[in-house]
Amino acid sequence: MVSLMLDERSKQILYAIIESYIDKPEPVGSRFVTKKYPFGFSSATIRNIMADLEEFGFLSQPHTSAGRIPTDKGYRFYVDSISGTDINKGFVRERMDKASYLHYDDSLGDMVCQFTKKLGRIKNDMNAMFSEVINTLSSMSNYVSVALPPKTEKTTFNRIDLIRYKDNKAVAILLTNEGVIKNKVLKIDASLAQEDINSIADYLNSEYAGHTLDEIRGSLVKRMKQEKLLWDEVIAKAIKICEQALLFTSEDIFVSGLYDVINLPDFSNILRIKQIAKAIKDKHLILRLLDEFSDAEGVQVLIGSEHHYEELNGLSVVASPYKEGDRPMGVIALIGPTRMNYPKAIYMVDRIAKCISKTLSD
Amino acid sequence: MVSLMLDERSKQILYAIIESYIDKPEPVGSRFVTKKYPFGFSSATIRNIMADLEEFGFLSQPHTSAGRIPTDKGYRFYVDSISGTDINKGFVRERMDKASYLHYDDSLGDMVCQFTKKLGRIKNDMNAMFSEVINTLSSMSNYVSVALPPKTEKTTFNRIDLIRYKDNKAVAILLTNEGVIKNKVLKIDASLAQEDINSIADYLNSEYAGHTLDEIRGSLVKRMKQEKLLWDEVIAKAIKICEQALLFTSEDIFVSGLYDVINLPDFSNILRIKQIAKAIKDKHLILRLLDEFSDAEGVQVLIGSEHHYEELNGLSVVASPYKEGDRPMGVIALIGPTRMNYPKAIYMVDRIAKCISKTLSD
DNA sequence: ATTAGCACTCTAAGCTTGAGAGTGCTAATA
DNA sequence: TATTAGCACTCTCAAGCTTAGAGTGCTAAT
Repeated sequence: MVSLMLDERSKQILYAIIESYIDKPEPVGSRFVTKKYPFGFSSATIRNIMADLEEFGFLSQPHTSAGRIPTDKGYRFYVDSISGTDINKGFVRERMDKASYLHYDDSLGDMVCQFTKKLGRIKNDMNAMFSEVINTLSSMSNYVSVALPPKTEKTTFNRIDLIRYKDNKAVAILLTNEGVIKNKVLKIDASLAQEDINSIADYLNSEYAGHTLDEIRGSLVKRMKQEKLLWDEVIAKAIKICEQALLFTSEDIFVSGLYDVINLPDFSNILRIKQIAKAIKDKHLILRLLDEFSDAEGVQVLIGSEHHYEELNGLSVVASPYKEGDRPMGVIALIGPTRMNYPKAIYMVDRIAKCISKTLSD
Repeated sequence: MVSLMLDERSKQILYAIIESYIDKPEPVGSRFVTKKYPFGFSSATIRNIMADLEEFGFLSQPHTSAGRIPTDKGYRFYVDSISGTDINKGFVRERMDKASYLHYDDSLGDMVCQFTKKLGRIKNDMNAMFSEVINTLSSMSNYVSVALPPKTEKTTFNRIDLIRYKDNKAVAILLTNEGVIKNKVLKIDASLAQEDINSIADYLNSEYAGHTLDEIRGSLVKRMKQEKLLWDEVIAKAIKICEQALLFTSEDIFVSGLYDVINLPDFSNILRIKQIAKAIKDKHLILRLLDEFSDAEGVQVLIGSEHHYEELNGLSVVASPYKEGDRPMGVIALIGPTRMNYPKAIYMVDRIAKCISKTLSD
C-alpha cells in the first residue's frame, strides 16, 4: 500500500489540497493552504511538501507558476484512505464535509430517509423504482446517475460457445435473442481438451437454449440441490456468466442527471459536454462498464483513466451492485468528473444500493 | 396572407437565403447569392432586394457589414409557403433538398419504410413503440424528438371544477390522482349561471370520479349513443378536456436526441446547450407545450418566439398529433434551433405521425 | 430597371504588453 | 536539522491595438 510512504503531515496536506480542489476547481497554491488550512507552517514549508507530493505523483502543475491540482493517482490514494474505513463512521463524513459547502446533516440524511420510504411504496413497479433511484442519486450528487435494473423477463438464452485459449483459459461467447452480449475469459482446468469443453457447452445449450432467465434460475436451483457434487466448476462458472449476462440488456439502462452535470465547472468546455453526452447516448458503453461491477462486493471506484474506455476519459465512476438476498441483481453508479466529491459519492451509492437490496430482499 | 406582398423574384431570393442559411449557418451576402443561385442579376440588384426583404422584417443583419440571416418572421413566411401545399408533393421535397446536402431519396424514404415495418411488429408494446419513434425521428433529423404516448391506464379522474370567467367563458380545473394537470378556458353559453355550471361539474364528478380513462371512455361511448340529444355542449367540452388531460402525464414523455442536437453549430454556445438540456430535463414544460398541439389537425410549427415559453426561446417546434381512428391519442414533435430544416422536419413528423395513426387504428 | 464602382463600417484574428500569482532556490535562523 | 524569509524567475490572462477581409449602401452611369 502506497500510504506507508507518506507521513501524517504530508497526508493532511494532500487531503487539504484535494478537498479544496474538489470544492473549487482552481489550482491550489502554497500560500492558500497556509491560510485556509492553518497547519502552522509557512508557505515555504508547504511548498517543499507539495514538491514532494508532486514527485510521488499525487499532484501536478498545470503550468510552472500555477498551484497544484490532484492527479488520478492522488485521488486514488485519497479514495483508498476512505475505503479502508467504515463508510458510516465519522471519517468519511468529515472528509465529505470538508470537500463541500453542503454539509451532511443539511440534506443527505433527510433525502435518504424519504427515498427509503418511497421505495417501499413502489417496490412492485420496477420502472418507477429505478426512476426514483436515479433521480434521487443525480439530484443529490449533481453527477450522472445510472442504474442497471434486474432483467428477468423477455431476454432468452440462445447458446454459449466455449473456446480454449492459452494454457488454462477459455473464452465464453454468449448469444441471446438480442445478439452477443458477453464475451468473457474463464479459467479452466488445464487438462480439459477442446472436446471436453465442447461437451460442456453442448450440455448447457441443450439444457437451457430458448429459456428465459427466470426459467433457467428455477431449474438451476433444483439441479444444484439434486446433483450438488456432480457439478463441474467450469459449468458452474459458465452458468454464472450466462446469468449475469442475461440480467442486463442495453434497452433498459436508467440514466439521469446530464443537465446537472453539465452545470459543473468541469464541463465548461464544450468538448467535454459532448463527450459525456455521447457516453450517455451510447448506452451499451455504460452497460459494459457497469457490467464489470456486477459481481463485485460493495462500492467500487474507478478514477479517470483507470478504466479502459477511451470515451469516458477523464470521468470517474462510483458503483455498487445491489442484491436480492445473496444474488447480485444489478448495479447502480454515479459518473462524474475526476474531480468528484468521492466521499459523498461513495457514501450515497453505498446507502442507496443497500436500500435497494433491502427493499428487494423483503 | 403576407405572401401577397412579395413578387416571385423576391420570394425566390428569400427562399435561397433561408435555405443557404439552414444548410450552413453563416450570414448570406449578396455576392454569394449571385454565385450559388444564379438568378441572372448582379449583386447590386440582389442587394436592393435584400434591403427590401429586411424592411419587410424577413431578414436581418448581425452587424452592418455582414450578410443577412432570416428572422423568425422570415422563417414563418417560408413555412407558410410550404404548409399551403401538399406535403407529399414535389414542392416540399424540392425545398428540403435545397436546404440540405442529404437528399430525400438517399435515406429518408428507406428509413421511413423500415420504421413502418418495425412499428407493425412491436405495436403491442407501447414502450418499445415510442422508443422506436423517437429514435427514428431524432436520428433522421438530428433534432430532439419528443413523443407523448397515449396514457389510458393508471391515472384516474378525481374531480373537475368549472368557474365562470368573463362573459361567456369558464375555467376548467381538472384534478387527477397525480395533481392538477389541466387548466383551460372554455366558451360557454352566456346565459348559464354559476349554479348551472356547478351542477354540470357535479354531474361529471359524481359520474366519473375515481375512474380511469379507459373506463370513462367505455361509459362515454355508451351514453352518447343512448342520450344523444340530451348532451349539453358544455358537458361534452368538459369531458373532452378531461379526456385530453388524462391522456398525458409527465412521467412518460419520451425524449431523445440531445446528443445529436448539441453537435449542431447552433449549439456551439454553452449557454444554449444548457438551455436545451434544461428544457429536456423539465419534462413538464415540454408536456405543456405539446399538450397545446394535442387537438390540432396535422403538422403544426412554432418558430422561435412564437410560443410563450421563455425557456425555449430560440427553439422551434414541429409537432403533429396522432390518432386512433378519429380520436387524438398523443403528439410527436421535433424540437430544434430556429434555423431548422423545416421542410424536412415537417415531412418527417407528418409521415411518422401518420404511420403511428395507421398502426394504432388497425 | 439595372449595374459598376467606391467609400465606409464592422468583425475577427493576431500581436504586444503588464499585472498578478505562484514557484524554486538560497541563505539565514531556531 | 527543520524551518523560513526573501527574491528572481516563469507563466497566464486580460486589455488594448492593429489590420485584412467581407459586405454593405449609395451614386452615377448605362
